[in-house]
Amino acid sequence: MSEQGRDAARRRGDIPAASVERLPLYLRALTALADTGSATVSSDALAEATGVNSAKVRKDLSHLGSYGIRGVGYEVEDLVVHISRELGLTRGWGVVIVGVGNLGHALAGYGGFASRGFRVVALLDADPARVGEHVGGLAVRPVSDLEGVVREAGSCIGVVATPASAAQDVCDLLVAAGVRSILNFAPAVLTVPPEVDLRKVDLAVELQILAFHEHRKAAAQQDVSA
Amino acid sequence: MSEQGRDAARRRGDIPAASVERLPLYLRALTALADTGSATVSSDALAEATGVNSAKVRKDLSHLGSYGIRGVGYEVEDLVVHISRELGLTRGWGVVIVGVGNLGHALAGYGGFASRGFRVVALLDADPARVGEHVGGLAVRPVSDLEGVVREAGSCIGVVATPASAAQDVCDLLVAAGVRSILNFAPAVLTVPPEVDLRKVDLAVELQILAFHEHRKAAAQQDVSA
DNA sequence: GAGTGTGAACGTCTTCACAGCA
DNA sequence: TGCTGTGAAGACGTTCACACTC
Repeated sequence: MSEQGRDAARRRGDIPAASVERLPLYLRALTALADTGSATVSSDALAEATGVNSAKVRKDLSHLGSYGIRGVGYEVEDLVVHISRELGLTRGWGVVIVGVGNLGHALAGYGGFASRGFRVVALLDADPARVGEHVGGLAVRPVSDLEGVVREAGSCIGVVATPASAAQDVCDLLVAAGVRSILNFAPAVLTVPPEVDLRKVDLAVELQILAFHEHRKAAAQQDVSA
Repeated sequence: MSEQGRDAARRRGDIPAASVERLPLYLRALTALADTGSATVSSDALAEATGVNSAKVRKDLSHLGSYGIRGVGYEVEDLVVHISRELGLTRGWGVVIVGVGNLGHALAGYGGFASRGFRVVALLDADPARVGEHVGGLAVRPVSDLEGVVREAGSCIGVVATPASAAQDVCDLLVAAGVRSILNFAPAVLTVPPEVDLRKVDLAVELQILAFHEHRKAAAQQDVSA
C-alpha cells in the first residue's frame, strides 16, 4: 500500500474502536517516558506501563503505520507525535460545560483537561442564581448563550453535567448549536442524531458494577466455608 | 438444568461481563417505569429506554433466569428485585473516598450514590490542612485512619480521587486495609493484586476519544469538499 | 397475536506464535 | 539476538430469526 493510500485508509475509520480507546493511554505513558529521558521504548515496556498486553500494543500501534524499529522498539518522541496527530490533538479543543453544580465545578477545575490541549471555553447554567458566578477564572453564563459560544469557539466538545432531568434538553441545545461531540455525566440515556458522537460517564453505574463483583466474591467465600 | 443448578451457575460468574455492565442501566430504566406506574415492560420498550438492542436486552435478562412472560413482557417490580439481588444491591454499600480535592468534593456531594444504596462512610485526605474540614456532613480524616474506617464499615468500595502522583500509594493503602473493589479517578495506571477489582474513570481519556472522532469528522468533510 | 428465550451466524477483539528485519 | 508486524486461531459479544409459550 502506498504512503498516501495508507494515510487515506487511516483517515477512514480504519482504526478499530477498541484501539482508539487505548491510544490516549499509550500517549500518557509515552509523555511520562519522555520526561524521564527515555528515547525508545519496546512494546513490552509500554505494555507494562499501561497494563495492556504487549501483542495488543503492537497491533494498536501498527494501525498508525510502521513506526517501530525491529530489535529496538519505538522512538518515544515519534510515537507521541503520531498518536497526537491521530487523535487530533495537534490543535487545541474547546470544551463547553453545561451545568455548574458540584460536578461541573470539579470539571471546570480539573487540571487534566488543560494539560492535554483541552481548554474550557465556557461554563453555562440554566439557574439564573448561578449566572455571573466565577469558577476557575470563567464567569458562568446563561444557557441561552450557547449558540453564540459555540459559534465563537468553532467546533468544540460539549459536556453535560446537569441533573438527569435537564440532560436531554441541554443535549438538544448543544446539538442545535452545532456541537457534534458530547460527553454526558448525567445519569440519563440521551438521544442524539447519528452524526453526533456521544460518550457517557456514569458514576453510579461504575459503583454498581463494582458492587456486583464484591457481592460475588462474598458469595464465593461463603460457598467455600459452607 | 435444575432450578438449583441454574442458581448455582448464576452465582459462579456465569453472567458475561458485558451483560453485568448493562444491568445497572436496565435497573435505572425500570425504577423510572415503576414510578410511572407501569406493571410490565417488553424487551422492546426496555430497549428503547436504555438505548440497547432488544435482542441484547432479552439475552441479558435471560441470564438472571426465566422471568419473562411470553406474549406479555417482564413484570417491572419483579425485574427490579432480581437485578438488584444480582448486583448485590439488597444491602447497602459503604464508600470510602480518598482525596478531597475538586473531584472528591463533587463525589462526596453526588446524589446519585445515595439514591442507589451507596453511602459515603468516610472522606480521607493526606493533606493535614484539609483534615477536619467538613464536606457534605462528613469531617475529612487523615489517610492514616483508613484501616480503622474500613474495619468499622465492613467490606466497602474505595474511591481514589487523588492526583496521579499519589494514586498508587493510596491504592496500596486501600488494599492493605482490606478493600477489594476500587474505583480510580486518577489519570494513572494502578496495579492491584488479582483478588481486587479495579475500575477506572478517566476524564481526559474520554475527551481524547471524542476529539479523535471529531477530528475524523472534520477530515472527512474536507475530503468531500476537496 | 405478541413477545420471550435461544441456537446459529456473524463480527469484533484478543492472544498466540513466528516470520522477517534491524 | 531482540523486537516488531501480522497471519491464524480462539474467545467473546452482538444480532438475527424463529420455535415456543402465554
